[in-house]
Amino acid sequence: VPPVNWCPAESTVLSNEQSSGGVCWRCGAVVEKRDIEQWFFRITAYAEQLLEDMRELEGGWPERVLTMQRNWIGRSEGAYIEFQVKDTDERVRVFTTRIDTIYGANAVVVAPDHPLVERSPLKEDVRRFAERVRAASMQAREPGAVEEKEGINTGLLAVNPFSGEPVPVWAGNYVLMEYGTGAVMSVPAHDERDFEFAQKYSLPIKRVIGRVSHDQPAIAHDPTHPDQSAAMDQAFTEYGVLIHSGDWSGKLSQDAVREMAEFAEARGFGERAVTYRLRDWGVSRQRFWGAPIPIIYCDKCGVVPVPEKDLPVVLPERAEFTGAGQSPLAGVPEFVNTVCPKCEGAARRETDTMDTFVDSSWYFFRYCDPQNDSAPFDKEKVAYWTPVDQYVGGVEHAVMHLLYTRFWTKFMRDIGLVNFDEPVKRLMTQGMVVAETFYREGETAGSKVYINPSDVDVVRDDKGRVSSATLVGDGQPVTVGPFEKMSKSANNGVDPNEMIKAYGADATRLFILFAAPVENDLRWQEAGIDGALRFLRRVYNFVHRWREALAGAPKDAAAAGEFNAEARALRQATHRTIERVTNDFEGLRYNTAVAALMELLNSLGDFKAEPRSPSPAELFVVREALEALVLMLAPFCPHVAEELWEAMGHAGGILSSGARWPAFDKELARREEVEIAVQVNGKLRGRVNVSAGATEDETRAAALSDERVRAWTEGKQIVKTVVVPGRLVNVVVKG
RNA sequence: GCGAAAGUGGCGGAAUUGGCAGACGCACCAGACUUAGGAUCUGGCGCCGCAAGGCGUGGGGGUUCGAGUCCCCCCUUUCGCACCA
Repeated sequence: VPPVNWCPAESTVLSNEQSSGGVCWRCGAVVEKRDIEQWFFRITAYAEQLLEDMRELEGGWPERVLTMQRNWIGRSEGAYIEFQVKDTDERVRVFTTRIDTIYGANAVVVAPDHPLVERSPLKEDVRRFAERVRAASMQAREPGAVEEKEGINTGLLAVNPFSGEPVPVWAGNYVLMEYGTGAVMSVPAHDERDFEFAQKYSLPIKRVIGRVSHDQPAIAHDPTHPDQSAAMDQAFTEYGVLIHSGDWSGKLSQDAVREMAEFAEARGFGERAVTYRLRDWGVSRQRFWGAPIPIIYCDKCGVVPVPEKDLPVVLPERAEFTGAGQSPLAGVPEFVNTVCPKCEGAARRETDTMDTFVDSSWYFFRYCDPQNDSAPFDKEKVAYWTPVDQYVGGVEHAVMHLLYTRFWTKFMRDIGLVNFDEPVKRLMTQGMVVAETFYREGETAGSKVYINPSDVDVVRDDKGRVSSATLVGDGQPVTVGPFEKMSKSANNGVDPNEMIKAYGADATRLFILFAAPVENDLRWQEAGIDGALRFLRRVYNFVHRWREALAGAPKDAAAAGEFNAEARALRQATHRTIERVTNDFEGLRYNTAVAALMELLNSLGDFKAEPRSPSPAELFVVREALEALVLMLAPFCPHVAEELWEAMGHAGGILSSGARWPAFDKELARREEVEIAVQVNGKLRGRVNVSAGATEDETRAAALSDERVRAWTEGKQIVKTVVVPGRLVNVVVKG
């Protein structure tokens, strides 16, 4: 059992994913290693599928998240190679992705806790070394810190199966027991770590890969070539051509990697293999809130799973919270003491609970059938609702929740609970609202106490940068920290109630959605809300200015009589806006949806008719526009929309009055006339209006007869004209 | 170091995916109405220029009638991973 991650601040074990970067995902404390026996889920059995199935997610998931998962799973293709250990019957197995470099191996380096160490003639020394390395690795280390390489010669010799050469076996602190086989072949000429190690201990460095030179294909066979013989000052890690490699010399790395592995396989001293960086998911937590791990320990029968009929194991109502870092359930005898399901003798329950991410891996399946008390859920119900079409969450879960739930779904598929591979078809990683942080001058990262922005007087220059910040009251200078997500711990949150009091919930929400695309972080700045509020006020005033007149508006277009050009233009704007907003909603582009609504209001504002003496046609188009506007506003600003909907003479609320999302008429959404940009040699020289249905020839003729364009083409030879119907004309002239 | 994404006005951001760069909004400027304006309305607002016009989407090159968008090189920023053999 490998050492597990331990958060000293929360006194619990964490998974690898939850201690990514060496810090606790919740509290940021630097994580230590501990030896504690824990329960794991074998997510590694799904490593290949998790990688494979990402193809289904391509396009629907942000590339960033897929990349993070790919890196996290860390597939690497290579080979296991066995080195015979001299004077023993042992073989030491190494994993390598660069078998093509094996003739350059100067040593086999094993992890300090590798079992082979027991065979070392110097095993006492090696043990002491291993103890030291272990103690160092258990310590909390600053994230990203790399320890200096250290090693000790075990006195054993291993035989390179390709060259027959004996090489020393070393134990090194940079070889990890948990990855691959816990042993590597050291090829300093072609691996940076091995190079560093060899330099420190003055081990021989032998170059066996040459740079491929297209001019000199024979370079490989010329050991006197400067590129090959020069003393190396760093490792050459690229693929190249094999040299000093016996019969393999002259081969290209990419071929040798495959062929040498096949050779080793045929000779029985190796095999091709794939390894993963992904480790099993440690799910035991020393917390109270979590699903108890359904395991019973019996002195006679050993470890016994709780039988299905007794599931779920329910948390006791009460537990002591000592803060001492024990599993709280261990202090609840009524919970701990039970009978063995096998022999019915006295037995004890597991007192750790499961990681919260176990629950979040499938909560949305349970949501489909939340009352079910005989099964996790009804398969039919889940089949109806899932997989999830659109999921919204933060990137911070890229290699936690979003990886676990994919694994969980595959497992549920394998036991027949669902019939698909992936739980989430489309993923949107939404941004966060971030704000500046403030703390007292002179405080350092570790000790600083954040000050709430409302307690700081900030003076900004005309570019919005903070030019001075002082504490309200005593005027003490305050240091401005970076933008961080609004949170309690950064103390940079904005009180929603204050916002609602000042601007109303509708305007606040409208502003947040309008200010940036959902996936962007939003730097909080209150100034922008004014715009949202102004917009809502204008809509409100517009509706109320027209409400009485609209009571007499014709019910349908046929009864409205003749539409003049102005009225037709407004209808066009209305239908075009419905089209845009509808599409934007589908694509979660709320910022442009709001912009489109603002544009529609601007069109209404430009509409010449006055509510004093409107024609039936004018009344019709204004009502059409206003109703569409209010209905489309409803998801953003429900309170205002409801109010206005009623003001326009609809009894009851929007939903109860049977209103629906407005439909657009493609015909009406189309412009009658379009403005065509006219370029001469790619430069904009004029604009002409043509009817929307104008042919290419008509458009070209209109463009060429434009006065300004003529000034630019006069006396020149027109080489060709490019016409993009409905958009532009480019006249290419010469001379 | 490796990997990914992104660089557009003073700011947040648009641009139907190769076709009028800067929609919409904030800020700013001018004017109107006002006892008043941190209200409202009208107009202006990329840069240089009196203008004509020129320049302009991080920098440099390329493809194209046409490039923010495609290709190559470079720079910068953000994020992720980091002894993974």
